[in-house]
Amino acid sequence: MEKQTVLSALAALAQETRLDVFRVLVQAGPQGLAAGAIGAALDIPSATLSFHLKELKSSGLVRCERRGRWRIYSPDFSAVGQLMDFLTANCCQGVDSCDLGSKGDC
Amino acid sequence: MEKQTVLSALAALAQETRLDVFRVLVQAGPQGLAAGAIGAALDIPSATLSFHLKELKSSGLVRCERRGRWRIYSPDFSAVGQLMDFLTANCCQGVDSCDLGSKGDC
DNA sequence: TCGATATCTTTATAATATTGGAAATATGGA
DNA sequence: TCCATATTTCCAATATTATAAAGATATCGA
Repeated sequence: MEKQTVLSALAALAQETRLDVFRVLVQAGPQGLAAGAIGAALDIPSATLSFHLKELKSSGLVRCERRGRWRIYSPDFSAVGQLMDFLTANCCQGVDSCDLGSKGDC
Repeated sequence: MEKQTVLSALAALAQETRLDVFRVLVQAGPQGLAAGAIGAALDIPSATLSFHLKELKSSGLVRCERRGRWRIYSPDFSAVGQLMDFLTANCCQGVDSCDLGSKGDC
């Protein structure tokens, strides 16, 4: 994962409304949710929601598929994993005895 | 992990200079680095670095220990793990057959 | 096929927040 | 005291946010 991609994903999630939106999508699972359903769940004006969905989409954390008059958004779970991998890459100068807390190894 | 803590950690990492600083610390490992060493590694003015270290510290991603005239910064690896756990919590409405990409389960 | 309605996005703008870095300030050690 | 190390204060430049208003696009019924 590129550094700019990582920065973009982190920036996308580092905002309360977007973090809420992403978590609603995570809970909904791969089947996704229409924009309106997200807005209803979180009580967000449609223009505001659309702005944030665009950010999540362009960061690669969320996909969008058009279905009839709905746009269905769903999370890209693998992006979250890649994010973590980037953050802990090359840790501890390669020494394998270092303590990474809950991660266990490096 | 509280939502505000998560937001704070994400915001701390969603900035190129701070992401660079954090990664340098991750690579250095638990023994940590003095502010000056970080600044030298990344060629950052001291005032700028100090500002960003303060952000990383207050987000809980980085610890600081005073040793003589130096301040030694080190990463909190477990915080990264907790971040991930938060992002994928309660995914897919508890259905265990959902595909979480590289994470494997939910 | 035409307009009414539903769903969602784009544009524009004002309010707010973040960033980098010079200068001044603290703190520890010789 | 004087130097080395690091932080704090300040400010202008830049970026982000929320939302109203207007603009797309899709469906449906007459």
